Amino acid sequence: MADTAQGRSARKHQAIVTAATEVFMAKGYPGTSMDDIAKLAAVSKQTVYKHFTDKEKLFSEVVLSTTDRVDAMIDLVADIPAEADTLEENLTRLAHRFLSTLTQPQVLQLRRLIIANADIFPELGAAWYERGFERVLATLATTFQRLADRGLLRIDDPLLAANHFSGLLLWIPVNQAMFHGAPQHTQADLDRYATAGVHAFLGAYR
Amino acid sequence: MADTAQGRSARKHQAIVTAATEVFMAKGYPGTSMDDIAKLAAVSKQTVYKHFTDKEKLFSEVVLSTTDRVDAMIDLVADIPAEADTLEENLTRLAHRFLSTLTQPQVLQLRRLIIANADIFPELGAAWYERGFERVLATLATTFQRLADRGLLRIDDPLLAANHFSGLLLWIPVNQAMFHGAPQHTQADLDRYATAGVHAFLGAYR
DNA sequence: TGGGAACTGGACGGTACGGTACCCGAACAA
DNA sequence: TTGTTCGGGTACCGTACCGTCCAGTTCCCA
Repeated sequence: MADTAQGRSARKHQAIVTAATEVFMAKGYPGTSMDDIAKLAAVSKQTVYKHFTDKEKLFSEVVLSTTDRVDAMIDLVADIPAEADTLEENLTRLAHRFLSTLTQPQVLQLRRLIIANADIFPELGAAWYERGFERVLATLATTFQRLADRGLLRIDDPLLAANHFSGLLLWIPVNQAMFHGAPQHTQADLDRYATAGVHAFLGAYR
Repeated sequence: MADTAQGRSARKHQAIVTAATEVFMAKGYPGTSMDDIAKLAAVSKQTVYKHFTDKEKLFSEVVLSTTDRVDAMIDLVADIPAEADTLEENLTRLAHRFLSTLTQPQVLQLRRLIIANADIFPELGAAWYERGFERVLATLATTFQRLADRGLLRIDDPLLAANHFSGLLLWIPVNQAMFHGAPQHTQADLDRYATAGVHAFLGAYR
């Protein structure tokens, strides 16, 4: 395990972040007590406060520590084979992965957690949005621009097109999950959203 | 005033709901104390508990009392002049009103309030979504179906098309507002989203 | 192996909140 | 005037939680 390669302090630090992530996700910011976190991390509360000055700081750390996972997402949208024949097929494949990644319960739960506390931590929500979703959108925009340069798409504003793409795909399932507290869609639903969304997108931008 | 026409009890009831709405919107469910509400309503806490058994019940009442305001929204999307020449113009006009209504700070704040507590009150979030947005979408779907019957649009699944329409328009500003805790867009932004969204929609469905 | 930093467990102060009990004063009847 | 009822406000109770303190222990590393 990587644990053994670190010092004790680093290990505790990681245990706290992991435990805090789990509890915050499950019970929300106000519903989570520092005692809960300490207990789950198998650590004394004192230690928690040694690593993080207070609850707010710990929450920020937890939220921002999730933004590095978007790199995989960025790789996903960084390129699309530029073949006219299979454009719809390639886009649909991309849409499937896009959807299945962003509709994972964990992702949606994190999203709800941040939105729920955006009034108390507005800069945190903004930071997460920038470092997370906006980076993906920007990458997707350059990919679309490249396709437009090769004459496969007709695009004025690539970033707007990227937003339209994601909106067509995600609006329905994300909305439902936000209001119901948990994902409501089946795999078949996602398939439908993917194909229909890509179809609409190509109608608009090809 | 209508107040005087009601009994004192009904007046107090209304005062409590009004005050509770304001405080819940501003400070969220956990951040709001029953004392806050009683104070703002100029009523004793005892009276609050006489009208509502507990805090949860009061919250439900407050949230569900907002769903009747969607009737105006439904009227808005219930019909579109079916003239081929001005279809884009008519849709754009609809889109403008659609956007300016649903991006009002109050509406977005309410949305955030419900999402934030959807894990504690899942049935409440679901109920609000059904009685609110889904009714609007259903109406919009029948409107689209009518346009399709007259050959102005080419639509397989009207409800999906209505979702695409709203997704194209709302995805960007709603997302931003959710994560920033307050609306971020200017009127010019909304105009852009409206025209671009309608343009994309017509590209996909005409 | 020894010294020192990091950790433990518990207790505690201060505070805020949900919900309840009790008291007070007004209105009304006799 | 006296008695009674009823609604509203204040004080209160129990609880939960954040953050701190302290005395004793464990673990890392030189």
